[in-house]
Amino acid sequence: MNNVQEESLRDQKKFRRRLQILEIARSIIATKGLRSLKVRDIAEAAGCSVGSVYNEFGDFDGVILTVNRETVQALTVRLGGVPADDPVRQLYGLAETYLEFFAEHANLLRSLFEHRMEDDRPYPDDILQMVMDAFALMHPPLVRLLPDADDVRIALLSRTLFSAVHGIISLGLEERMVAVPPQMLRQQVEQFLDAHLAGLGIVPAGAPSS
Amino acid sequence: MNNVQEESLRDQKKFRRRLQILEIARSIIATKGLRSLKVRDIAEAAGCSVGSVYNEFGDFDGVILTVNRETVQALTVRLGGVPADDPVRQLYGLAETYLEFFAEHANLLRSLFEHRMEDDRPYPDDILQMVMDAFALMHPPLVRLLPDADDVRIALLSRTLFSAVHGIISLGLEERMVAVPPQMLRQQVEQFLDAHLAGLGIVPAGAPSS
DNA sequence: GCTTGAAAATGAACAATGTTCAAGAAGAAT
DNA sequence: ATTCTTCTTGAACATTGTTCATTTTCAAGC
Repeated sequence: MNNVQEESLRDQKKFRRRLQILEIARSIIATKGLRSLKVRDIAEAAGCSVGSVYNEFGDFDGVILTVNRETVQALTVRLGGVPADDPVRQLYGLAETYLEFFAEHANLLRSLFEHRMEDDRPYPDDILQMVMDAFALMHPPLVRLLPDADDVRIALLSRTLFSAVHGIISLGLEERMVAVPPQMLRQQVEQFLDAHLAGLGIVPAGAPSS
Repeated sequence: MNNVQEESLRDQKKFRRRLQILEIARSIIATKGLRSLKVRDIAEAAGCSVGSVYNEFGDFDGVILTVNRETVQALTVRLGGVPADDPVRQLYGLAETYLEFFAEHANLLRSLFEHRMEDDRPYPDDILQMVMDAFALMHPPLVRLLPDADDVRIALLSRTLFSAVHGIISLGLEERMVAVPPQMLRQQVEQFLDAHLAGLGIVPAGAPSS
C-alpha cells in the first residue's frame, strides 16, 4: 500500500534497469527501425540476460508497447506546449509541431502506428486512448472557431484533420514513397491547412482575407 | 531471344507454380496479415518445398514485394475505371474508390505501405513509381479545375490530396486506433473533399453554390 | 550475524522461422 | 540413349523469440 518511502535497494536496481532497457530499446528503434530491435541486443547493451528483459516486460511486445506509450506521451507534451492564444495560429502550430516531432522521431512514430501484435491480440486500450487524447488537443481551438458546431461535428472534424495531416506527414517523410524535402513538407502542410480552413469558412486572424 | 512461341513444359509448370505461390501468399496476407505469412505455410499450401519458393522469388521479401506490386496494379486499374466526365465528380470518385478498395483489401494495402525491408535495403523503385503513377490519376481533373496552376503546383496538390485521403482512410480503418464505421468513413471523406475543394475555390458542378 | 524465504537473475535449452546448399530428379538438347 | 542444364528437394544451419530449472540476491526475522 505505502509505495513511496520504502524504496528497497532491490526495487531501485529493478527500476534503474527498467529505464535502461527502455532507453536502449528506444535508441535502437529510433536509429535502426523496429525491425532491427532484438532481445539479445537489448540484453547485451543493458548488461543483463534475456530472461531479465522478459521478467520485466513479459514479452517482446511489452518492450515495444512501453516505448510506444512513452512516444505518445512525449508527443502529447510537445503538442500541449503549443500556444493557445489564437485558435487559428494554434491549429497551424499543432500541425507544425507534429511535423517537427515526426521528423525528429520518424522511426518511433512508425513503431507506434505500424506495429502489429502477434496473432491478433488486441492493441492495449490505454495507448489507443492516449492517441485520441493527443488529437483531442484540436478540440478547443476548433470550438472557438466554429462555435455553432456540435460536439460530434467537432470530434469528427478533429479526427479528420489529424488523420489528414498525419497522412501528409507520414507519407511525406517516407523516403521510399515520395521523399519530400522537409522544408517543402512544411510548406505543404501549411498550404493544406490554408485551403482546408478556408473551405470551412475560417480566415486567418493575422492576415487580410485577400 | 524468341520468348513467346516456345513455352516449354518446364516453363509452364514453373509459371503455374509461381502464380499459385503468389495467390496463397496474397490470401494469407489478406486474411491474417503480413505478420502471419510464413515460408513453410506457403510451401505446404502450394505442395512444394521451401527451396522452390526461394528459387522463384530469391528471398522472402521477394514474395511480399511481388504481392505488393500486384496490389498497386490492381489499385491503379480500379482507380483508372473512375469516370472522367466531370472533374469534380472524378475526384470524389477517386477518393471513394480508394476507400472501397482499401476497405476490401486492408491488409494488402498495409503490406504495401508498412512493410520494411530487412536491414536497410532500398525499396524497389518500380513499386515506388507505380504508387506515384496511381496518384498521378488526379492530375487530369485537377488541371481541368485549376487551368492557371503550373505543373509543379498540380503535382504538389495531388500528392497532398492523396496523402490526406490516405491518412483519413488508413487511420479510419485501423480498428485499434479509431474504428470509424465504414459508412461514416465514407461521409468523412466526402466532407473532407467538400471543405478542401471549396478552400481551393472549386465548386461542385452539379450543386448550386449556396 | 545467521537463517530463511521470497524475489529476481541467469543462461542453457527450446521453438519458430528465414536461408542455404549438396544431392537428386526432371526435362531439354543432341 | 546420352548428356547437359535446370529445377526441386529437404535436411541442416542461422537467427531470434520464449521458457524454466537453477542459482544468486536481497530483505526479514531471530
